[in-house]
Amino acid sequence: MRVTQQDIARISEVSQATVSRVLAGDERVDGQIRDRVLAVMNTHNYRPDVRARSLRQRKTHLIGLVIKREVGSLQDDPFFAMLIAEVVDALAGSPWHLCLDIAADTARQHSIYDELLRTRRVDGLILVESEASDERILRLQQDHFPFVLIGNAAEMPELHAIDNDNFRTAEIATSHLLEQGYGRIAFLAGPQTLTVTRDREAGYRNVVPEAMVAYTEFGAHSAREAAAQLLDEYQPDAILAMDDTMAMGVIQAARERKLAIPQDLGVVGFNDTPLCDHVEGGLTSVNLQIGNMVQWAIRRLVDVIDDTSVLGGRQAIMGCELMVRGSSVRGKL
Amino acid sequence: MRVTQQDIARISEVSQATVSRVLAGDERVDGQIRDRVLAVMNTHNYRPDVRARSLRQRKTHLIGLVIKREVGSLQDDPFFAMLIAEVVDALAGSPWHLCLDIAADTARQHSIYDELLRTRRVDGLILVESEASDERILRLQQDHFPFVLIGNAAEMPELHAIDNDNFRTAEIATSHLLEQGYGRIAFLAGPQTLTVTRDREAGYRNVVPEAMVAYTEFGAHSAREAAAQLLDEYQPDAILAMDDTMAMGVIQAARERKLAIPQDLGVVGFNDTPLCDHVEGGLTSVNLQIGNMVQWAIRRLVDVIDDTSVLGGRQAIMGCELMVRGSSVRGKL
DNA sequence: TCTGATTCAGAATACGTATTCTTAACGCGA
DNA sequence: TCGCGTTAAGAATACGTATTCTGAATCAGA
Repeated sequence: MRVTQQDIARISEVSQATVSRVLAGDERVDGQIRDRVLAVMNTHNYRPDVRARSLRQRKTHLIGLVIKREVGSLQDDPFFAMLIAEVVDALAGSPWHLCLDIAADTARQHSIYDELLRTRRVDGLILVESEASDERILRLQQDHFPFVLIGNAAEMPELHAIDNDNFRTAEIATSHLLEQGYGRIAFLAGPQTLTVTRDREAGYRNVVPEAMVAYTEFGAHSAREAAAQLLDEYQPDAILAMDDTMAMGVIQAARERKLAIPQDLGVVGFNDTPLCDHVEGGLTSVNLQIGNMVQWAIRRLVDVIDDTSVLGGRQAIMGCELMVRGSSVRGKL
Repeated sequence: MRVTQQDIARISEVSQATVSRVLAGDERVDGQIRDRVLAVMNTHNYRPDVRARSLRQRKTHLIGLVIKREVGSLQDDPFFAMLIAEVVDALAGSPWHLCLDIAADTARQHSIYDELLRTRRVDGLILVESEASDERILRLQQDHFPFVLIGNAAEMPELHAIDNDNFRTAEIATSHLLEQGYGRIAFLAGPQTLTVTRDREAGYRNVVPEAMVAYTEFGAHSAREAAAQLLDEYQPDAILAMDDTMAMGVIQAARERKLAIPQDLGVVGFNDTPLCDHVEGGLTSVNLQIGNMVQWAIRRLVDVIDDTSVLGGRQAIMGCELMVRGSSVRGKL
């Protein structure tokens, strides 16, 4: 049978209220009594019931992470594993826990919204890859539900959000390829509807002499097909891919065509995932400092949950670092 | 402000108890009243508060998934992403949600135990890669806390557990290499303390003419070093690795030595992760049907939570499938 | 010594729900 | 018509905690 504050109180010969105060570290409780209660708690191995606490404090200490992708893509793209790992890491040792949900289809997204928020299962939400136009965001806003975006929200400055400067990162990656002597650089973009895609494309176009762009879905498979088309149509000597997984697709397409990397084709990805090490010579990739972004997001989210008054700016831009590896360097590394 | 059953009751001019009954689909409530209450619920967008419900029902509808690894390894090994994805998938549409924790160090593991179980944050637990000797399992048992193991528990038949026949899977993989004409097959094993390692090693030894074994930590990096040693010491013509990530390490080591795959060295991994597609020609790997295992585990866990009486056997053995790809086939595929 | 402020712990209450207990109404057989 | 079983809804309670309210005791100041 479970031991409650009531039990501790009875044994310690104090009231339940006092036990609660001791637990909270209330200064006003007499030292001797505190010690006695603490001792009893210890010997009886008492732990507060988080369900009761949640109800009373109106706080579950759960943070929801909702990933808007096919469940299967979690395995394909280590980016999401990185993301989850960083969240778990940032939450470790804190009183907060992670509630995870993944779904791409709208219906399921809505039911997640219902389940997680309306029923007050979680205290706040971290949203990834959401577009500002997303209807869910409006609902969250009008419900005054605490949430933080990882991703662009420049057009909605009232939201809490952190992102990279996608224009800049694309510029940096493209410039690097130019400096390495690649002249015909193509951009293998993600879905055209996404802000990330458009921002990166703009950065790319700003640097490149002649633009060659293909839009496609995320994932290695569709990237491979799109890359094949790019290669056949434009004969580029380098491809900048939207992420490492898509870069792997590019490499597969190059392999089919007997194109050597980096001699015949330079390749650069995004996210700096462990995939980079599985490419011979290494895959050059833009490290977006997802760890720092997650830490910022969680710190901010917890602040918002604890107190709706906001300290500091609502949005932040994270720096990035180009990790140069073999796939984009023709000479000696 | 949040709308409660009390509010619905007042507006519908019934008692709160009746509202609760309507919500539960209680047959005894009058059809007319039910319709009225449901209508009010609808217009006022009522959703039950999961915190109150948790307290009252003594059930949070949260399932904990505890992964015993360094947080960082989540990104390196897609196996865990697969695992998580399968859990999320299996839980989708059900009233259950996932609470995720990852930690390798013992102290943190214990604090997770405290946080998740003792405070009753989750209703049950899925444990992965736990050894039967694990002290936590004993504590879970004596607390009668619902949990299911994904992994071997043959020596503790009173536990709920599902696993592959690791002896058999290793036999199958090794036999395949033999059939492909590889004569000197080495086994790149995981930590020697683990049952998985020992079982697979036994299966391997049972088939191979001459055993060559190296033990090492999980992960591509340590696998690469261990593989290098194996190659230098024994000159094997094939290596069976404990998982795909380690197989990637093997491939890196082979690359350094200019060994062609599969001509000079055959490679087989476990788990059939997406990594297999990132190897030129593909990496042969044993598909352990992790999805089926997860589904079994969750079904069983929910059964145990809902009713401690058990239906059917407590343990199950899942089949496997060898996915033959280029890395282990010298001729035409 | 008496009054009023202060301190500290117990009593009481609320959080929102599910369920048991209670009661009122109704139907039916005698 | 009376009595009893049955039904259906309201009243009351409990889940375990945090906190407000209350009251007793102590202390300071006059």
